[in-house]
Amino acid sequence: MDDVAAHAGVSRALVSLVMRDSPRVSDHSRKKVLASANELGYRPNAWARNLASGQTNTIGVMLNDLHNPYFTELAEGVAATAAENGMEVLITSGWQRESGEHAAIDTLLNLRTDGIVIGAARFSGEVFDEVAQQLPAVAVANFDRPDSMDTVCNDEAHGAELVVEHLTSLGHDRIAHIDAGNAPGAPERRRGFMSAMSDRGLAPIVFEGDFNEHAGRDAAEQLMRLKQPPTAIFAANDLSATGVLAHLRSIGARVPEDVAVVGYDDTLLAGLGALSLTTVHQPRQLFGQRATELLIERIKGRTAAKHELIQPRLVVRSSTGPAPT
Amino acid sequence: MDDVAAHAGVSRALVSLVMRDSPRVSDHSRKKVLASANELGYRPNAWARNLASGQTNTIGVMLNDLHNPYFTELAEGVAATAAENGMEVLITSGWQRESGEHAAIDTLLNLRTDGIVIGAARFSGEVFDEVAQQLPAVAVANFDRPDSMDTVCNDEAHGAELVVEHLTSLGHDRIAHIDAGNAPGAPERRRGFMSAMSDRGLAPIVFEGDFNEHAGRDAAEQLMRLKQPPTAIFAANDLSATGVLAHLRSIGARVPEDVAVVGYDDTLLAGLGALSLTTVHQPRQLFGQRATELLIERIKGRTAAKHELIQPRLVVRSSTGPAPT
DNA sequence: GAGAAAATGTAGAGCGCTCTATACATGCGG
DNA sequence: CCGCATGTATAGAGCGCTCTACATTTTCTC
Repeated sequence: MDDVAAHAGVSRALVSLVMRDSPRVSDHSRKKVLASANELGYRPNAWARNLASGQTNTIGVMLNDLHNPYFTELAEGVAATAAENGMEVLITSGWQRESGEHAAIDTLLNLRTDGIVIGAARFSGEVFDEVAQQLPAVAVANFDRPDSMDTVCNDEAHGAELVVEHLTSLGHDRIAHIDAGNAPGAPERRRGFMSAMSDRGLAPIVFEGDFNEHAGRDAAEQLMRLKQPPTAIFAANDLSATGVLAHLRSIGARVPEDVAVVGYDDTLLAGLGALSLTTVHQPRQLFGQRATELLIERIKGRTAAKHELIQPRLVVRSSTGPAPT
Repeated sequence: MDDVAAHAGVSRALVSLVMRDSPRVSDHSRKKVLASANELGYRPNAWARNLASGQTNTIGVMLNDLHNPYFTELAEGVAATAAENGMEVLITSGWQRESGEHAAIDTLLNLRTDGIVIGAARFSGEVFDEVAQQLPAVAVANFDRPDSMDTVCNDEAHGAELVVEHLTSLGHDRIAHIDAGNAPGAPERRRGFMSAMSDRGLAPIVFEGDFNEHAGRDAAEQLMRLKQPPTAIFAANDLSATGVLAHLRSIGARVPEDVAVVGYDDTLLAGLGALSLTTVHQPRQLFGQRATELLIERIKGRTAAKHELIQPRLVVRSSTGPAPT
């Protein structure tokens, strides 16, 4: 910066103003400085800048798992909203391990970004409290609902209810749900399913499963061996639904004529022509957007925690149809 | 840091040594300092640390598209190797837009990370040169092969040859390739296909397509309308192959009895039981690992550029079988 | 037990910026 | 021509660390 100042024949402070786009600089000087900076290949040092200014103009995003489109779309929403507000985004990932998550959060805390968005972390409420104490933070899709920070959640239970509503309106009454144990979001989906079923006077059939294809296939196999197999299967997510489809196909059952199948998440899979899965869409980018907006409110000074619940929407494709008579 | 030093009754320099895990500190002092730091909730400021030390111990990763598993697995490889070497990783993304890529690279350059891994960027060779001039950098899966920086590439042509080899060994001789124009990697796959075919005295049938499902479906439709439809279709990637499968299914053609189908990339899709696609596997994590290793060599002082070509491998599943007689 | 070597601790000068306070022009009304 | 507001530029004190050089203490060797 000193070199640029010398080259342009001005003070270092002026160069600083130009680099920060201050309006307090005359056009003449601005051009001169910019030309010198360009000629010398000068680029401000972010570390020094943030150290001196005490703020980073950056939002940190910690994602549990970069392979999961849920998180990457979330990050995309954050990036878009951050860009609108002139902020930058830095991403770290825990790579599905809890120790990795701790390291990723530590990196962000040491960086003292202006705020942190946490994507479905595995760690306990205490860690959330600790993070919230140090920096403004928002947790997305975390159902422990730490009170210490803002949260943005999907209304999983409502999504499950939409599925039941759709299937019953098609005449189905033997509807089975393959769940995913205590994986994030799964308990809420299960509860939503069970209460929606009992509300309609139907017996909820629930089978244990997981968020993967294999679990879907196994559960489907057991379900179809029942004396009275279900006419509709609501899988834990799209991936598990593809397992269901694979099994049904292998035993020659037609979808949706013999059995209707519903997934959850509306991932790329569900949209494929070869699968064409009815599923529940979550506005994942919107999660990122709202999270960032909440974060910016916090950065600007809000102190009371806010908790937001976002409504999912049913996407009907060709894996569901009228119940067999 | 001053507070911690005062609280522990030592100098600031000693606290610094402890925070950096220096061996030059007695056990006694170390414990005392750590206890004070913990009690006061002290956490070193990364900006100040990196500014003072002139190094960041961090590798920056710029990914064109976080939604593409190719890039996230690449990043995972980088993260694992970086962790082994005690370095941290910060990710930025261009969100599929060229302007986004520039911003993402700028963020990293301003951060002056110790090195940068660039995941399949869209921008021109000049930009690479500029980046390489400022920081040690490695480009992955970029086929313009900037000479100014190290590169790690997949041997796309060889992958295509593996496919042709596999299909001809099954007796196929009317093999069609659906390409993806000039999208990254596509020209090499096309060339590999064409030369492998002519090497075997077979006429290469190439149809224009893209890296998506729709293109696969369209091309398959045209191919199956030919007077002599191909007995095997080699799609541009897995996604485009699912389009082919969807079309074949819709016209009642059996896979693999009537038509064999091959994808490329070995994504999650290919492994699904409902699709079970023969495809070409790329060791994406290995790309990240090699890239990081090259980067660390550079950081340690190597100056000559290295270019590495990584060999793919065929994964045979049930979408291919003997040619119809 | 003296002297050297090793182990441990400290002072203080930066790292490359930002930001407050202040200086210096210029234009204006009276 | 003075005083005042407005528009620009600058000086210089940090920001929170690291790192070199040096001071002090302990341990070792003969």
